Amino acid sequence: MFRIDANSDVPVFQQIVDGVKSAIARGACRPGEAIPSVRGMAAEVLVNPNTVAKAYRDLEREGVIQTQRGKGLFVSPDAPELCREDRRNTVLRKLNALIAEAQAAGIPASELAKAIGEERASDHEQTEPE
Amino acid sequence: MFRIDANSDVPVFQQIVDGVKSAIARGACRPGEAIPSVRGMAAEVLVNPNTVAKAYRDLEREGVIQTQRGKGLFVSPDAPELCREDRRNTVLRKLNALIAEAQAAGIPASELAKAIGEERASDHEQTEPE
Amino acid sequence: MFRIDANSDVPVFQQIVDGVKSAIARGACRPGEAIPSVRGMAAEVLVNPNTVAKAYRDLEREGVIQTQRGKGLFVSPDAPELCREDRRNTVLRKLNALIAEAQAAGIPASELAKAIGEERASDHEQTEPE
Amino acid sequence: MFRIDANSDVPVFQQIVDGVKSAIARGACRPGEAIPSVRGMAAEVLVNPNTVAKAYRDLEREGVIQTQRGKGLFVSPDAPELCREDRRNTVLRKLNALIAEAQAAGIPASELAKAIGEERASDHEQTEPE
DNA sequence: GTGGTCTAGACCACC
DNA sequence: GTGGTCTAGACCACA
Repeated sequence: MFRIDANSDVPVFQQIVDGVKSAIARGACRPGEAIPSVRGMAAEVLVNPNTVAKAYRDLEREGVIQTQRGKGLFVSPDAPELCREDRRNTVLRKLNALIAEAQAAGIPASELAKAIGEERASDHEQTEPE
Repeated sequence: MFRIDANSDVPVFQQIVDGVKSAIARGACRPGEAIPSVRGMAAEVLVNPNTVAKAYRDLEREGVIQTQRGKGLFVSPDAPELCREDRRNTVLRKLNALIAEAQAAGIPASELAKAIGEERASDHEQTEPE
Repeated sequence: MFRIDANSDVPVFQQIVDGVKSAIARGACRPGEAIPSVRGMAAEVLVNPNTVAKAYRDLEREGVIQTQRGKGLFVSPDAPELCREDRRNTVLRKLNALIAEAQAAGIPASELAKAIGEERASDHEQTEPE
Repeated sequence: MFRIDANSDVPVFQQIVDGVKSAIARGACRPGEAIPSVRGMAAEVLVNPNTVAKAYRDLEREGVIQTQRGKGLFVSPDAPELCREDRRNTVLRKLNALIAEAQAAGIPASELAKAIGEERASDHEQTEPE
C-alpha cells in the first residue's frame, strides 16, 4: 500500500494518513473494502500502534474511513471523491507555495515547469494520458 | 527584506534563514554588505533576538555570512553562488517530492505543469498575453 | 561519559559536542545506541536543557547523531568514522597552530616534542620504564 | 613585526599582545627599544586604535612595556625574561590541554609526537639547533 | 554598539 | 516519555 520513511521530516502518522488517502484517490482501495486493523497496519509498516491509531482517528474524522462495530474499519462510500479532492487541493496548495518560494529567490516559474517536463519525459511515459 | 508568517508551520528561525538566502540569491544583498544586526532584525520582524541569532548561526555555518567580532555580520564573498545553488536545489527537491506525492495520488504531472502555467499567466501577462 | 569544566573558556555546549564526539571516537558509544536524552544529559552534567539541545543540534547537523521523533537520539552508523576523523583533524590542526605559535616566540619544536615525551613517560610507565 | 588574522577566533587585541610578546621573546625587539605608538600600530596592522590601546594596557600591566611620559612606549628591561617565560608557559599549558584532548578521543600521544617530528623535518631544518 | 552564551520557563508535536 | 521552538532576560567579551 505504501511505505514509511522514518528519516523523513513529515510525521509518521501523517505519512499514514497521506498514504491511505492516496491509495483511495488513485483507486487502489475501493469503497466498502476493509483496511488493515490498527495492529495489522502497525505490524505492516513497523510503527507504534498508537501512531496508527492517531492516523485512523484523523481519517475517520474526515469521513474517509468508517468503523463498523466489531467488524473493523472500512473505506467510506464517498471516500474516493473526498480523497481525490483532498489530495488535489493539498498538492496544488503546496505547489503555489513552492512557486512563491522560487520567485522570492529569483527563480522563474518557467524553471519549475521545465523541471516537471523533464521528470515526465525521463521517468515514465505511461503516466501521460492526455 | 522579507516578512515573517507567524501562522506558518515552518519555524520562524527557518523563515529568517530562507529569507536571507533568497534575498542574496536574487541579488538584493551583495557580498561585503552588512546584514541587519541581531537586535535590529529582531525589532524589524518582531521576534526575539535569540531566534534571529539562531538563524544567523545557521547562515554562518553554511558560509553565507561571516561575523566580524564587535562589528557585525557581513555577506560572504561566495554567498551569492552558495545561495543560488542552495535555493535552486531546495526548490527542485521539494518539487520532485511534490511530483511523487501527486503521482501516488493518481494526479498526473501534467496537472502540475498546467497549474504552473496558469500561475504564470495570471501573475505577469507580459509573457503570455490573454 | 565526560565532565564539564565550568571554569574553562570553551563554551559548555562545545564541551558537550567534543565530549560526545570523543566518546564515539574512542569507542565508548557505538552506532545505533541511544545517547542520553536532552533532559537526562542536562541533569547529568548540571546544565540547562537548552544548552544540551544546542550541542545535540550541532551533532545532528554534522551527521554524528540522528533524531527519531518522540523516541530520542541515536548514534548514526558512520559516526565512529566521522568522529575519529574529526577529532584527529581538530587535534592536529591545533597542534600545528601551537607549533607556529611556539616558533614565533623562538621556542623550537624540539621543546614541544620533549614535553610530549615527558608527559607520556609520567602518565603510563609501561611504555617507557624510568 | 606580526600580522593580524581577522578571521581567527582569537581576539584581535590578544593577537597584538601575543605578537609583541613573541617578538620580544625571540629577540626581535630589545629592551629600551621604542614600540610603535597606539596610532602607529593601529595603522600598521589595520585595526581600531581602541583595540591597540587595550593590548598595550595589558602589556604595560604585565610589565612588558613601559610608558615614558611624552616620549612613547618602550620595551622594559626585564621584558625578554618575562616574555620568554610567559610564552613558554602558555605554549606548554596549551600542549598539555591538547594531549588530554587527544587521549580523550583515543589518540595516543605518540601520534602528536610523530606529527611534530614531521613538521620539523619537512618545514625548516634551520630551526633544529640541538 | 556588536554577537555569543547561558538560564529559566513555557508550549507544542510526536511516539 | 521524547525533541523542537520560542520568549525573556541576564552576563560577557570584543571593537
